[in-house]
Amino acid sequence: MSRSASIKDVANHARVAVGTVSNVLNYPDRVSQRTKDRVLQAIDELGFVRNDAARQLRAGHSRTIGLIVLDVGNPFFTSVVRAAEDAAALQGSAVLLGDSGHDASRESNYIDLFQEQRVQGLLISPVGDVTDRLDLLRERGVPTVLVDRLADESKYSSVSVDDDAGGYLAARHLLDIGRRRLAYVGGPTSIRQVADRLQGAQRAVAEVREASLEVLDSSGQTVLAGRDVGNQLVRRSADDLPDGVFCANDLLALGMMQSLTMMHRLRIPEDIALIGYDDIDFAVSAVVPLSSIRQPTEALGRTAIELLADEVDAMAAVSARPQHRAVIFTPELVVRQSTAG
Amino acid sequence: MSRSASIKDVANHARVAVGTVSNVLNYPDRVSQRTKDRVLQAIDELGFVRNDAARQLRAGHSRTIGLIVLDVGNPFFTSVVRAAEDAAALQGSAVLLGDSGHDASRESNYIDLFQEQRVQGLLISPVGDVTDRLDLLRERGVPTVLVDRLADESKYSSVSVDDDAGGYLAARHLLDIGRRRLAYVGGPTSIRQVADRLQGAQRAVAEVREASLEVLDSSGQTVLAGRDVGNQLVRRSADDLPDGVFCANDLLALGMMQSLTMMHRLRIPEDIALIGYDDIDFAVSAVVPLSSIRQPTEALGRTAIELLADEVDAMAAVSARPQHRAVIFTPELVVRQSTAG
DNA sequence: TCGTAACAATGAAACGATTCAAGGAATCGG
DNA sequence: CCGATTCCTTGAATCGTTTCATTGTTACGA
Repeated sequence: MSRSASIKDVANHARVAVGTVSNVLNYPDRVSQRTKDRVLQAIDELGFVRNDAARQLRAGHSRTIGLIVLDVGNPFFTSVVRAAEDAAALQGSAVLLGDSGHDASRESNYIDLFQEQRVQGLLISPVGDVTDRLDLLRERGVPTVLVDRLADESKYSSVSVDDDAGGYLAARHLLDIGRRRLAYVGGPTSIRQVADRLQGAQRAVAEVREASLEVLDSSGQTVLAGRDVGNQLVRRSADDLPDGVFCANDLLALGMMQSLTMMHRLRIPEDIALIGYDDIDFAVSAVVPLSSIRQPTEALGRTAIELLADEVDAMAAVSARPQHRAVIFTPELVVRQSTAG
Repeated sequence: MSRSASIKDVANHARVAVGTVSNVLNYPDRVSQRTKDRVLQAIDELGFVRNDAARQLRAGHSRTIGLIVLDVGNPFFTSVVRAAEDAAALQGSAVLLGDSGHDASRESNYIDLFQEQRVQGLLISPVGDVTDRLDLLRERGVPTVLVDRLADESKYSSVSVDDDAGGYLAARHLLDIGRRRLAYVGGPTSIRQVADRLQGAQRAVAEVREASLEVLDSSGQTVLAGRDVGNQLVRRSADDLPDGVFCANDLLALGMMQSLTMMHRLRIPEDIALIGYDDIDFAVSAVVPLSSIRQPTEALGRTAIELLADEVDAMAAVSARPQHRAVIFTPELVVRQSTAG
């Protein structure tokens, strides 16, 4: 186990100055072919690998970007993370990933850690109220982009998805295939996403005469909660039933599908058309493939990185006041058998 | 946007030497209460945050551990990652996460990156043949622990789960509840996991007279593949059917469950008892809650970190030859309604 | 042949934290 | 009151890289 080689060792071995080795690494054009070859050979022979800590120390900042998400287990975030990593790699940065798990203290720990690492910038889906900390970070030259949360453009850049539009899209689709007695199934409306999607659905329903929207409260956003609501529906008399149901997420929709089809009293989509939200992997392989609303997670992750890069540039340019942008994406309708015909 | 404060700034502000500030940070006991207070106040007033790059540079190594997994989207790995992060945090290290996505070149990029970062050690679920690179890393003082792969103990430490035992557990359970005509559903046996689980199942069946095991090949490991196999089963005559089915993973089992229950010809568990593997979140909320084999992902992640810590210590102690250990975990049976009675 | 570019290579200084030998101050026993 | 001991504090040296002013070399036109 030998101490790993430094740039100095390489310089000695190749019989050049350390500055030359550095130039080979960073500005190959400044070095003659002959010297470059010698240096590269020395690097190879010694198995030299740059020490990033030293590089950072000199540069004053790292080539990494901090990303804090609410839950890496959630496919929505996994997909955002992947896109962000790819986009960052393209511009030569790496992503440090932190999972706050909806816990404000873990979130805070990650912010500390990232600050010690002198990350170039921070992408975050905040749990707690972190605006004070983010303001401080910005003062220190570390810009932030909020992810999956709409921000006041005068303060931060952000990327988010328009849940109201998504709700509209889902309800509009049910109306388009001829359904008029709609129902919205969603957990507590205190959750912003749930409320926004409902609002969009109401907007769509208001556009069509003789269409109605019933709101069914669910105890949560899980398969089991969906099954509960479904079991209540099944007990109703036929003329009291909705003919189109929009669930606030796919888990709810899948639970509901289970209770409706299990009893074999109601057929999907003939008796009740069903649409969910999120387009999780299981949607396509449900008993009846589930229509859903897909969120552009790749674009979300990619754009977050791009906005951050803009902010980094803006901070570097002493002149300009940083200009923030709030990018709002529009979700997309995915039609499958559960709303066919 | 002010340059962030250094330890020197803090020292000036508190009217002490830089060494003293460092001591406050690292060896608080060496410093008198009075001085400590002054320094802490200065730190607070200036909003000083340690520059980790400088610390690393001096220390020669970082306080981070590299972790490369095959797919962060896979719940198995997400869970391992979370456990590893928690365990690392306990010992004061942070985890850098890389997702190779089963791609050898991405894997290689992450190894490069982690090497530049001078990680303390590396946890990896390898895609390609990386033994050469790992050997090189070890020579440089960076130990590796293989994750979810059994390693030759003379070369590496590793943590893995005994798939043979898991297969045995599943089949044994079906036999215990009185089933005798078993079937194993699994994709190509070229996948080690699939083959090992089958082998374990065969071992259990061999222990019981008049018990038989039929192997049904599936086209993959997905819900759809499971449904296909299920549809073939449904067409069989009653006396030609298995009464207990073990699927190589939960997705297959869920697909099979769909096709069996959809037709309403066969009841689970009365006609066919069904058990999967992995215990994914959806298992518990299936139409008929699915029995499964759970892998101790938390223990896997935690132990990987512990083994790595051992290796790090061993490398630091110049004397001893590092001792590798291959820890093999035993999976656990989770009984639910799909194999009740 | 000389002067001037253009191009290459050099090596000291700087980044910010930690370490450690050395010095200073306070305390205690005799 | 002295010497020994303990306890604090100091600040220069160090880690490995990048930067940049300086020096050295070559080539070219006049």
